[in-house]
Amino acid sequence: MNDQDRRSMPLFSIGIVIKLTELTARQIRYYEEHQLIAPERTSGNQRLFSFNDVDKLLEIKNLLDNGLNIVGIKFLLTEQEKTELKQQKAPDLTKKELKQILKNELTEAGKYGKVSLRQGELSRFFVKH
Amino acid sequence: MNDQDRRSMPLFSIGIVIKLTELTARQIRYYEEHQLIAPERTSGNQRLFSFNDVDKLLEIKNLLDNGLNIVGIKFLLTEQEKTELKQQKAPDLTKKELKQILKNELTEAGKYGKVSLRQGELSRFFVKH
DNA sequence: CAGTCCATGTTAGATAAACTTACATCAATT
DNA sequence: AATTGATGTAAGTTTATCTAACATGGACTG
Repeated sequence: MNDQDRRSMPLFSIGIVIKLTELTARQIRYYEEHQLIAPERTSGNQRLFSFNDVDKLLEIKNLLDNGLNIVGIKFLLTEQEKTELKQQKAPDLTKKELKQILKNELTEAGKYGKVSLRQGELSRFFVKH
Repeated sequence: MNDQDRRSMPLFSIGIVIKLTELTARQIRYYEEHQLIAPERTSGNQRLFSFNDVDKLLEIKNLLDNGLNIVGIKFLLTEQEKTELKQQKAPDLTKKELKQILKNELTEAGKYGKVSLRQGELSRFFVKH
């Protein structure tokens, strides 16, 4: 079992994720509804979140705090996953530009103190790298 | 937050622990009843297990497979915790001897192929050391 | 070999946690 | 003023977990 397996293993009930992220159940379900995350389900249809899911939720929270909307966040997260898959193909310029713009905005926001308490990626604290 | 905090953080419902350890709910509750583990509880009284708890359960499973009984396992776990607290005080001879005997038995069992699939300590796979 | 004990199985009934759906709210846009 | 996006909230249902009690089966013991 490698790191990626560990990070994507369904482990946490929504109750725990609420505590870890300080999001509400409503928020978490809304983000799923809009396909920012896709947690597993138990045989009885209850959500089971992985470290990756929690990481994403923390990132979503940050980005929302910085004024991005769901669509923009979805874009960022998707791009991020592509990058992590190390696909070195020539990226779509439009998307790449958007990504850059969004990242710049976020960075600027940080400079002006809009970034709340650093919501780091949870799994960095738990999963070996 | 340090490693020990992470390892003792209440994260997992009993359903997840059942899958992680391949123990039954009955077994897990029985071990708690006999104070081999002491998982946290939600406000509604449902158990929440930490990495440490899961580690202990895997160890309990191993020791049971090797013929130890609950009392012996409790002894071992207690001793182990003391050791981990780095208490360098002169140990109680009787207990030390028992520990040695039990460990030897376990080792011997291993030699004769009685040790099933190595149920390592879960958190070694998850928590940074 | 009948009786105990230990670890676990099983069942019942109760409670907590989570689910979906629908409607409400409220700030920001249009 | 109307619309939209993100979230709150409530109702009703289903799933997960809880405790308590009794059942079982193998290992030991007198």
